[in-house]
Amino acid sequence: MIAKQDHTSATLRAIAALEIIVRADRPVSLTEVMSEVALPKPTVYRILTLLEHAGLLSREPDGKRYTVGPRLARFGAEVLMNSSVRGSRHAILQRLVDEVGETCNFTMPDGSEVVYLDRVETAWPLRMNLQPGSRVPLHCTASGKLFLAMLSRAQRTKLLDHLPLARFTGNTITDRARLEHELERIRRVRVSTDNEEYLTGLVCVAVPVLSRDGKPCASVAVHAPVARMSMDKALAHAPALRRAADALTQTYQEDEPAKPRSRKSLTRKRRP
Amino acid sequence: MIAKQDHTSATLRAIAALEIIVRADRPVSLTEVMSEVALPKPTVYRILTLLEHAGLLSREPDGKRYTVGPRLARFGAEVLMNSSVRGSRHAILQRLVDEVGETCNFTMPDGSEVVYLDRVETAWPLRMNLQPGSRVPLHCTASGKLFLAMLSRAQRTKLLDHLPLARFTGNTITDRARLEHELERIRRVRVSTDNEEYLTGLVCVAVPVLSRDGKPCASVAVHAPVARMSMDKALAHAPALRRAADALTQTYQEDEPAKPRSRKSLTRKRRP
DNA sequence: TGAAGAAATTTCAAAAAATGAAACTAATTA
DNA sequence: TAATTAGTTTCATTTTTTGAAATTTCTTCA
Repeated sequence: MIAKQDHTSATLRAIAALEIIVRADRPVSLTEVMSEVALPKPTVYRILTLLEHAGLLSREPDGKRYTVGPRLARFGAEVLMNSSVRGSRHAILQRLVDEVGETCNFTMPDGSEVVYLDRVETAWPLRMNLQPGSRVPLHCTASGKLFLAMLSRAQRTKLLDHLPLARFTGNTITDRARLEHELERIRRVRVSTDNEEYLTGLVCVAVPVLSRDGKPCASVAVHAPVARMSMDKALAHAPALRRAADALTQTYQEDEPAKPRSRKSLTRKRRP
Repeated sequence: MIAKQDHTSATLRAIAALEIIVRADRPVSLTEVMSEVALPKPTVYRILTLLEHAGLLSREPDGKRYTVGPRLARFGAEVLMNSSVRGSRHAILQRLVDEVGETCNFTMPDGSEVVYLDRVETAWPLRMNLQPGSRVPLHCTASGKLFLAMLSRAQRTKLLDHLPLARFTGNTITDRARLEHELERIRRVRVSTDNEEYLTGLVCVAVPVLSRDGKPCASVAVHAPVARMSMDKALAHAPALRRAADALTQTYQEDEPAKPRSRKSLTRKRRP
């Protein structure tokens, strides 16, 4: 997975280590990173210590495993908000907006919130100021509920256990059981909705964007005042949203083609 | 603009350059990066060339300017996709802030400093410059003193022997004996305070977060201007802090259900 | 509990890489 | 076209980085 050329400079070795840690779906130990980058232990140790001290990595409280640190988390969000990264996806969003005639946006989960990465507005007079970079709650937005629905049961439970289900409107789902029920529905239908749950008078429909390997990682959504777009009308846009989502999937870089010959496989068998 | 500590190694210099480019809302020239990182031109040139060659940066087709490359874009997305653990911790902090109504943060000791892992601010117009990832001293902050207090006598002595007890405000404890006495008190009460010892006008109360096996490993703290929150009022939040601390303990990885034979891999299978 | 084993950390001399002054070239501007 | 600025290369020097081995710390299991 890590090509030889990545090992040519200290800097690229460090970045390779970051990539490994970021790709892991759990905190990683020194030894694990070591076997992935195929470098001597002291070398990896120093790289990780350096990155930790720089705030890019953090250690889990067990004092051993490494995870994304605050500075890296911030950096990641900044990368996605960068105009040139937005650029590659902006056209797709623009085309979607042309088609459905309402404001659309592209979001990702970040921490316990949803972050707007891009949005294209219609010419309609709109008073919402959700600029790229702004954040909204998970439990009362179409994309937020979508992300919650797509999480594994364990992760979802962990998150919901501590998520304050604050009320924003009369429609906000503040009851845990009801929310779980709603998420179940969303998971089944693969379309998420926000029926004036965050802002009164605003409805929203979101569908998942899958990465190349099929994992849901982002969402495209359309939203508009109910006065202009009933929920039914909004739902009718789902196919268009899905087409855009598929197009967005294509913007995710393909895996490197070169497969190193005999490195211990990184893939994990799915847990039952 | 970029702190000196970022300039201590080639790797961190490169990452500082990446941060600059990512934060710019347009492609950046060599000269611009150069003036931001305050390094000689050839050095910056080589850093950028290296990163470009690694696919992390790209150059504008026409000009010489650098922008986010495909590998970096992918990396950014992976960072955000990794956010599930961070998410539940952030949610806990968010809920705590909702309850106590003041800025709270989550810290860990790192060497002879305290590092901010996460923080949730109140809507109050208090603008403190403590981003997640920043560091503060041990001897004059609530969490710092907490960590010192929880250390074994031997470790504490070793650390204190080398810790310059710099004065930050009139209340900073700069006398070793007095500090030891204060730590003794903290150890007894299991609540640490900062009574304007680091920043004038700012009080802070911290409680320990225990790991699964009961060892103190992190801290949650609330802080606010004295004008808004007296020390007594701050101390009244201790029970809420403790509840949050307990919840944080739950986010730590459960002891692995010992699986000694097969090596655990880090990433999910890409194409089943 | 304690001993064996594994993982993490430190040490240190050798090797490699990064550095920056200066020179050079390409592009831009006056 | 000259003057100016930005980008690139060279090269001797300095500074990191490196990794084998030793040491310490943590885990596991008898």
